[in-house]
Amino acid sequence: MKRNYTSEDVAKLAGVSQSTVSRVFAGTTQVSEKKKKKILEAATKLQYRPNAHARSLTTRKSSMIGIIVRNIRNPFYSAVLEIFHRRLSALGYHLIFINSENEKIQDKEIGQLLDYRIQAVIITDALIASAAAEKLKQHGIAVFLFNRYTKHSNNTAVYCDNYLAARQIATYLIELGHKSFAFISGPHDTSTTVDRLKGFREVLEKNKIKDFIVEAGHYTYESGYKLAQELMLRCKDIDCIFCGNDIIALGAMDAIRVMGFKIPEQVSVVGFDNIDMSDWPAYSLTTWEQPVEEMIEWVVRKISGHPDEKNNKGETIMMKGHLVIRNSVKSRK
Amino acid sequence: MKRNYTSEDVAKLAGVSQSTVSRVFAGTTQVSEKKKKKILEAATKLQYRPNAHARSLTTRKSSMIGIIVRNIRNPFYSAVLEIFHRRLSALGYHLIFINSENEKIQDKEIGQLLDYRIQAVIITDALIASAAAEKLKQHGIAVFLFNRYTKHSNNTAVYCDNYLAARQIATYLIELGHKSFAFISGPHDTSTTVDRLKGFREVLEKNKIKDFIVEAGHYTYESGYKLAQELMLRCKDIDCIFCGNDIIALGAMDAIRVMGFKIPEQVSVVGFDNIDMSDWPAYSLTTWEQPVEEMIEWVVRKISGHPDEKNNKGETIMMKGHLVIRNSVKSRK
DNA sequence: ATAATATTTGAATACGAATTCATAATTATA
DNA sequence: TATAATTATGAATTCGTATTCAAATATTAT
Repeated sequence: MKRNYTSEDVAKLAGVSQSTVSRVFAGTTQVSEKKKKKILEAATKLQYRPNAHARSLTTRKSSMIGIIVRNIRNPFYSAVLEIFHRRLSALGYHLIFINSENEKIQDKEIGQLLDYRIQAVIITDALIASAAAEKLKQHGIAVFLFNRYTKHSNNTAVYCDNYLAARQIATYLIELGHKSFAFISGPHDTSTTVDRLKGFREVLEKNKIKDFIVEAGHYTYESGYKLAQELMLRCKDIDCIFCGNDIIALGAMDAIRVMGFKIPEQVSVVGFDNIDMSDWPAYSLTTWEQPVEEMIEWVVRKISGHPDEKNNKGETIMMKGHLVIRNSVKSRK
Repeated sequence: MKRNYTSEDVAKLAGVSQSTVSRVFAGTTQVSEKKKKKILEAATKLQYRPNAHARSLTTRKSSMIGIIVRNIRNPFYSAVLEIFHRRLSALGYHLIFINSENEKIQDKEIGQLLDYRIQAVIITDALIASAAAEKLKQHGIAVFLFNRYTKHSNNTAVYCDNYLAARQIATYLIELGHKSFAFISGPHDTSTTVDRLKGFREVLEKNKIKDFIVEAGHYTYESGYKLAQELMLRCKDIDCIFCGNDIIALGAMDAIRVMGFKIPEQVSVVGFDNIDMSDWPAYSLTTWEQPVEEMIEWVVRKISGHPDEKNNKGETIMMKGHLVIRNSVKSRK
């Protein structure tokens, strides 16, 4: 392989010392214009690029950021990944991507992230959050929980106010005259599910509505499809379903339609996330939009502003979002 | 920050030399069982993990692999990324993710990939392929084009036989008695588009069919929607549309239905890729399935088998795939 | 038991850039 | 113009692991 040139080579060609070359590329100290120009010329000629490993070795940090995504096949997270990449790469960071489906791989990979002395890790996976966060923080890596939080620990987290959102959705459905409610959720042990359920249930109870069924599954299309199917078979009088997220909702809608029910005429469906597909005419799903851009913006600012873990004191930020009304809900009055 | 322990620390605690510790973790040379055990104990006690940068610095390579995805919001590529990650992380590699929307960022980021002396780059982006591949290869980084190839150069590439696929799709549509054809494609300057168009057109010509309209756009839902809309307005006698990929097809289907046409009764639609959504009952899209798992498998084997660029001689592999028949096409006989 | 061979081990060095510290060159001040 | 205060520069060292080379130890053959 064509050997890569080093700062030493550039120094020789430019007639300066290695230190000076380093200074030009690190941009830490002033270098006279004259030498700077010579150095840059020499560097261009040799196609020199600083070795990132050597740099990270001395500086004890890298410009890498880990991003752990629960399920990249969920369009919500594809979008999140896309935005994070756009923002962070513009700032010179590199994303190490980890899709976490299976806990075993996770653990190993988190260890490997440590090996790279990465600067921060963004975690969008509820199941992995606490344990991993602890381990990473022990090693001085800043951890950001995205779209989830952990109660007991002092993690830095940004998430949407799921409780409030669920309350507003419930209120909306009640106001439109719905009588028989169902909630098809994700795993029951995640903060998102818990909060959404809590908010929804509270409003129902306050309105003395007993007719409420909860089905927990996964945040996937298949899960939504299957649970909706079972639900509609068992309880034919259901007139509205709140789904844990959009991809569940799409699955539910398809199942319901396949069974011959009309949406929204017979059953109203509400999702959560406002992924691209919920706007497709085939679904036109009423859903809750998370302020994704702002949530990401907040994380990015934290990362770039406070590179080290010292400032990672466990700030938790909650954002609101809003209801996007489309055509999957119909007034029952 | 709690300083990270080094092999030196482990050596001291275990009463051996740093070299021996290194040998245990690098796994290059034999170390006596006795010392090995002591070292591992000491390492566990200190929570020692080898510094990946130091390692990469001496070995002159890293276990990082870049993956450049054209548009991660396209579910086809989410799936591809997911599979690549599953395979490669199991082999101890790390994925640096790059979403390429905008050419400027690309160039800069490719440069940065060089800084990490990454082992290989997987490129799924047609627009970036040639230039980037050249630059990367110059620096001794193995390049793998996925789902595309470049004519003139000797790049290693794996892709689906688009030409053959398009021929079979055309044949299938003709056999079912379709008379008026349209092709809604992606950008006209990508190998995928060119090959699919060529195959499709050839079969039509062979069958003396002149009634053929081509609309080029992007590989997005929006583009499919818009072009289908225009198409149906202009040529109301179209009875089948071949779409450049599934996400275009979904957009096209929605547009067509919104305009009041029935699929497949009035218009047949065929996609390409067989993404998850094409199986959703709302679409039930007949499409061409690329042998994604095998394509990825091939790349992974190349990467893990031949770590350096010497063996990157520009092998191009074409795989077949097959038609998945669903309900978006109807016989016109 | 001894010689011959094979296996482990440690000391020293390399990898490539950043940084400290001391010196040289420049600029500002009197 | 001489001196003080800055600024730019280079030599030497450091980061943490891998590896070479030579010495030490263990193993096998005789």
